[in-house]
Amino acid sequence: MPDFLNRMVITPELNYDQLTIAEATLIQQQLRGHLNLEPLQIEAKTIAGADISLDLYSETVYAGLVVMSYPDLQPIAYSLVKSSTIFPYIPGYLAFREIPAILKAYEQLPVKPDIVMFDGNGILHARRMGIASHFGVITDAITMGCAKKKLAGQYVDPGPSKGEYTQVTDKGEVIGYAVRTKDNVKPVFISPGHQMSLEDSLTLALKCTGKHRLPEPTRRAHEYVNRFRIGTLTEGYHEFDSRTLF
DNA sequence: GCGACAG
DNA sequence: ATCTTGTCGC
Repeated sequence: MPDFLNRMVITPELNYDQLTIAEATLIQQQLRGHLNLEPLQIEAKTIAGADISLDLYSETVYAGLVVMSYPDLQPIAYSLVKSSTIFPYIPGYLAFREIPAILKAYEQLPVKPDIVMFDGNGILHARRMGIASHFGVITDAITMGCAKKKLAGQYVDPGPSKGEYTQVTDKGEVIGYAVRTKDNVKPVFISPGHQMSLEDSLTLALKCTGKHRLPEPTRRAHEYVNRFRIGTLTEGYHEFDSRTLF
């Protein structure tokens, strides 16, 4: 935990479930002051996708991360944790609903991934504090966001071919990109979360995209937490046998 | 007040 | 987010 957390309203013991929207907004404004959008300082060798799955109207959440090699994008390990939340889904406050569970799955990883890609936004957010940025700031992890729908800002539709993209702007600043990750398919919204630049997030998103609309980390994470929810996968930390990598 | 609105 | 069948297109 970054030491600054103990010097402000946010403490490691803070329970998100009991926060009011006003308090959550204040926390986002404070965390924003600790954002670092400088260019990536490392050469990534692993990248993980983070996501949650849940039954409709249920407070039980199935969270998890899938760690993949980079740039090979082969699954190396995954961490799954069953948790709960009562914080409702409110556009702009997704972090308060999903982070507690994802944090447990993250802490269960014996070795942290170089980068974590979230199913949601980084700075592509009204207060520049989407779930990816929020998680990055409180854990010091390098993060980025990949959302399937636009949350904030303005943009013009990018060209129809894979690889084309346009900027998403808000109040005069670029906060992310609308990226066509597959021919003639709706774009995804990419933005840096923490400890990487806008350009880094765009480059990484494209390098992580294969034949599907969603980048591999996010796509796999979504698949795994869903299998966990329906019972095909079990809770805990799991590593793939090195033999299966060849 | 009106429209927008990640998962 | 999740519930769902067929169907259009590459």
